[in-house]
Amino acid sequence: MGRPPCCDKVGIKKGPWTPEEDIILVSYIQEHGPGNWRSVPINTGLMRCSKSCRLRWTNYLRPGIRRGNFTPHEEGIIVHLQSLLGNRWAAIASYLPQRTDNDIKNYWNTHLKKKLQKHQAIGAIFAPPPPAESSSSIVIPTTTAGAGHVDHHHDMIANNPLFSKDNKYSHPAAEVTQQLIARRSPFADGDSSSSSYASSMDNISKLLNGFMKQSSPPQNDAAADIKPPATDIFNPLLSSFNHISGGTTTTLPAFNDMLPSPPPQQPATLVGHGGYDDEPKQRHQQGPLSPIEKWLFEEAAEQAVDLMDLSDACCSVPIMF
DNA sequence: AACGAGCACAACCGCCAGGGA
DNA sequence: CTCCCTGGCGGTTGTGCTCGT
Repeated sequence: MGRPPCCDKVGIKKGPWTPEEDIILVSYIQEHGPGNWRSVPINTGLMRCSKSCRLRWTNYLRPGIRRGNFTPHEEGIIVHLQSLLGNRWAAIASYLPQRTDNDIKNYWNTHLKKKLQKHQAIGAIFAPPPPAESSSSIVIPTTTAGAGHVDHHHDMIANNPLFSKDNKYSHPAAEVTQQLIARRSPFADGDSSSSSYASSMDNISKLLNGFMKQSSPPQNDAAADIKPPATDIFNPLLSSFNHISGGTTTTLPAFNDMLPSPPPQQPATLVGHGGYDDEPKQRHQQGPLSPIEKWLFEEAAEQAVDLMDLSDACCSVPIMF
């Protein structure tokens, strides 16, 4: 089609975002909600292209993002889903609501792929190769999704070095369920390991915490309809996680409601991250996955009893199927 | 202490699909 | 119905950091 670039490249700033830019972007979104990204740099004066604004928000600034080290459980989910779905990072990310597709993609490319290759190399020496053909570095039962898939799944898990390496990881579907159960604040672990600004949600949260308290109330009625109070969004989820860590069964406050739910329980028009409908397309693309989703959650249900033991801190949160 | 290699991750780029005019 | 705009996705690159020599 030869369509022009998303924005005029002249005068467009590139590179890492500064705290000031983040504040401007967040305050604008806070007021108007995400979407209409083309107007964001125009209205805010940010010398960024609309796509850059959207990415910055989606990957780093929006509420509900958990940063820091991936847990072995998350690794297992990613490996498993990647084997099922291929490099459909957005779809995989939908099962890990606290992680962004970019994060998962990066983690896969920098950690898991090598890890699997390494283990496969070792496995090739000590064990016969897996029978399934693969379009990637790991076994992908691409032709078996759906009927009769579960057996392949179990075989795959049994042969998967990541799952056999660590006894703590019991079952991928169970882990999916655990993720559903453990829907909680992205800052729960406090394991933000990076010291750089861009990856420091603490920094951003501090900025926002101070900034948002000074923000004026929403002027836009439409935005006001969908926008939760500023403190609910940006105060590091501030108190939102306390009740989780405290093991109570209190209904989650606004922030938790803003966390996206996993695909199987979500209509196509659901409200996405941050309470805004900012992921309609992503949800729409979940459609073809329904057999996989069904299988995942059927198996997850079978593992529910085990999960009660595994997720003691989170078991009070109801699973919404 | 200095340098280079490798790693990790934020950000960018190009393509594609959906929806509205 | 067609065209075009916008947003989303996956692949890739750039840059800063860490570690080993």
